[in-house]
Amino acid sequence: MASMERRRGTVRDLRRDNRSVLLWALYFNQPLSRQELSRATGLSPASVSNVTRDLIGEGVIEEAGSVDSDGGRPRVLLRMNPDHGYVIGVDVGETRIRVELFDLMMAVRATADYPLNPHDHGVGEVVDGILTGLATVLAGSGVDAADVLGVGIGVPGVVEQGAEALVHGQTYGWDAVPLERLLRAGADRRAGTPLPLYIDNGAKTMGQAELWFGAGRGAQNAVIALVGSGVGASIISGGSTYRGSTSSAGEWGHTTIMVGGRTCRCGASGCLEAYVGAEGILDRYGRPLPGDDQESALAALIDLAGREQGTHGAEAARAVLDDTARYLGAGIAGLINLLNPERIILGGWAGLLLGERWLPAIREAARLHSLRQPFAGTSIELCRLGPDAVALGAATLPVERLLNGAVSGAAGSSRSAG
Amino acid sequence: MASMERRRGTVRDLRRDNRSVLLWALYFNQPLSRQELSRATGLSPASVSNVTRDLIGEGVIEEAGSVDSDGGRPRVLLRMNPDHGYVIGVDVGETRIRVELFDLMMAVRATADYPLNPHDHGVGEVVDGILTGLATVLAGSGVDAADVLGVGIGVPGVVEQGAEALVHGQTYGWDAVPLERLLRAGADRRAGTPLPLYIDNGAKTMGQAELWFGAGRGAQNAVIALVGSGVGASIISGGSTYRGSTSSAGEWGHTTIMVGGRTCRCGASGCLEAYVGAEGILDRYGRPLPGDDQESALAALIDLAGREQGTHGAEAARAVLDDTARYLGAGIAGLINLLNPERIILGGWAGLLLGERWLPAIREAARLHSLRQPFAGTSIELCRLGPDAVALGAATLPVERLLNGAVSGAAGSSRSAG
DNA sequence: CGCCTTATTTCATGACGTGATTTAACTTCC
DNA sequence: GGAAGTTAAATCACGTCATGAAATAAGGCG
Repeated sequence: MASMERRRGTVRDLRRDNRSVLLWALYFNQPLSRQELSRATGLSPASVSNVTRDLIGEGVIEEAGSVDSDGGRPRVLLRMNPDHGYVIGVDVGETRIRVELFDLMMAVRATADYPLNPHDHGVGEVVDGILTGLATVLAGSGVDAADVLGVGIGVPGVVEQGAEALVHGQTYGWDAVPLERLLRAGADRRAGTPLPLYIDNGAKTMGQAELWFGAGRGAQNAVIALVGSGVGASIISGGSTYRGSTSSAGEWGHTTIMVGGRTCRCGASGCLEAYVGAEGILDRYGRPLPGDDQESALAALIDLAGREQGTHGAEAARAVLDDTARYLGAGIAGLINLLNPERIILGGWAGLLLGERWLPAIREAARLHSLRQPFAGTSIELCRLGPDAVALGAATLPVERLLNGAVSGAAGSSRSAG
Repeated sequence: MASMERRRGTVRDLRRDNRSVLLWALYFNQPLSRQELSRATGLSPASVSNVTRDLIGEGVIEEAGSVDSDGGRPRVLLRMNPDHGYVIGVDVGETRIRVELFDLMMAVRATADYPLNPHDHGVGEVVDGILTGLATVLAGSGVDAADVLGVGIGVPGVVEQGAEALVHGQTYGWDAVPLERLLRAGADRRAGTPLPLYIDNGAKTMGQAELWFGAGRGAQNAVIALVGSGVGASIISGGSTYRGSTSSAGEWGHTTIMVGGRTCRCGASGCLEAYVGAEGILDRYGRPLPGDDQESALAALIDLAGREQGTHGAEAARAVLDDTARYLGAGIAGLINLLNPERIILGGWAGLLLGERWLPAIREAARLHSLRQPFAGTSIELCRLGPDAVALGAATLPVERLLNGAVSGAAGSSRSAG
């Protein structure tokens, strides 16, 4: 349900395209006057006038008061109509499902959370959690389901787009799960959902969130590198997410960085993930650490590395983390050499923990392992969005569709002609 | 001079785009009747009629006799007019410069070769060689310079596109060489050229040749992996060459596959190139081999590995080459995981030598180091074009421009209206 | 209150793609 | 050999579009 290339060739498609560039310009730079839109899009003022008249008529955008006036007629500002429709983002994480309902400008209207057993990613449980979450956020926000443009779902693992989305989670036992069909069919006594679904890999949706609202704003070519328990990436090419031929692109964690090295949970040896994934880091340290989960254990390790010389384990912790920075830098260098991005954005909970103090070391390692010219053109930064970015990014998927010219969604918007 | 994005927004741009899709369809499937073109492009028969009338008037395409007829009016076949213009491809290699002049359908009309001192890539020598070559192929083919659409030049090293192309050859001492400006200015007593220039990395031009005419035909997402003395790649995304933000994308050889491993000529350690580049292979074998150059030495090594057990050095040769296949497979697996291409095409002289007998081993290593789902959707094959592919691919650059709708080039083509 | 300045809309024009309709160019059958 | 049949291509009339020019709107300034 996510893709559906439209024809480009008739004079009508042209209008749709122009509508689309205008909407994108407005979405990311609002509010804007018609005149500014004309400059931003390259469209003539006359065309901007025509297109905006339509869009206002459909309720997609609205006027937002006039401003300024150095002698002439004041500019009338335009902005998206945040209530033209709503979108829902779902983050299927390793420990919980999070569902959030946003308006068009991504202001949160309602949220819902469901814990998951981290050792048993039961498909039924996930489907049930999502469906329950959808009902909850709709009820909690008072939004009519008919006004929901779509539901974006970020899942761990590879998502194979096709007639219906299939989810492959090689590292935790999901094999070609027809999540879309299951959500349509419903679980137990809970009915399936008729809402448009957009299922994608969680790293990709998170990357899109950073691209739209975080450290990636405005980038044409970038890579969002995510380090958590697993390691993944979202490749941005030409300003949008690159998916490859079966939409599994971005599986960066299983790049071989040490032939014949540590065994990875994917079964191969020497994967980047086996060295810089949280589990790999903790395992390389090898001694007990306080904390129940990986997150607190890694935090403890980092804390330990910051202690003064002589503290038991501090040296070893430093060595492990220094090595981690080297491995990660080498991995990032590979991305720089191969993809020549203008920006590398490091994120994921482990990546952020690590980046706080090791970012310079990571940058230096990346420099050493990359070619001068591409490295010089790349900045390496940290993600700027919090842990809700996966759901946020997932929710941008239906918004993207709207901006690209979907004939205004399920929303019951008034339409006037002439 | 190579890039110049054109506006898309007016009804005229629409025509240019439709012209373009029609030309692409015809170029790769000619001859085609108008009716078939309509099906291939999705344009209405009426539009095909209109567009082809223009194109025939401009001399870009021509009718090529009617064929068939099971009862009705016979289809009139259309094809490119191979003489509507000519293109020149230049291959600046490590040991020679090769210049070739083609017609629009890439039939060779003239060639010229100039040896280079492999240990001294003097810029002046290269500029002089190219300019001499241009004059030679023009004279040799009898083609008027005014009918040349452009000159594509494939160079080793990173090409930075900008106001004028700069060439960076980190591994052999070219640092931001303004090749374009030098070719305009001329060398010694040879005048500069006024022809449109398209300078690009040789691996990319070779990749484009394979994409258009070799093992990559029809691929939307592919990687052409080139292994010679150096190791590079050409990334195909959405059916065309991916260049990244400063057009250096595809530098695959300096991906780290063994942190802390062998030192590479780029200065870093553990690069793929240090293991699977010809020099790396020979060095890892470490014993003397017959042959004056790397090419014959590698051939000798491969031959040795094929000898029966007990032959002096055969075991060691096999071990080195088996390892090479493993390294290369791991590197290819990284491409598969990260980019999810539908095809990996292995080429370069060393890659082809190796691929002849080790392709199954390389495939197996790639399988072991990649994730199931993306690996299953990727085929790994060998390049199909010969050593002239760099020049051929370079020459496709101006053709690409023509197909994309450049208003018929420098060619003095007749134009008729009505 | 009239003039100036700037933003937006309206208008007339020229292009374009397309479905329907003609015309063109063969084959086949009587 | 001529009429009917069949398929390909061209033409036509129409609706849509973007646009420059001109008109209109909306405020400031003297």
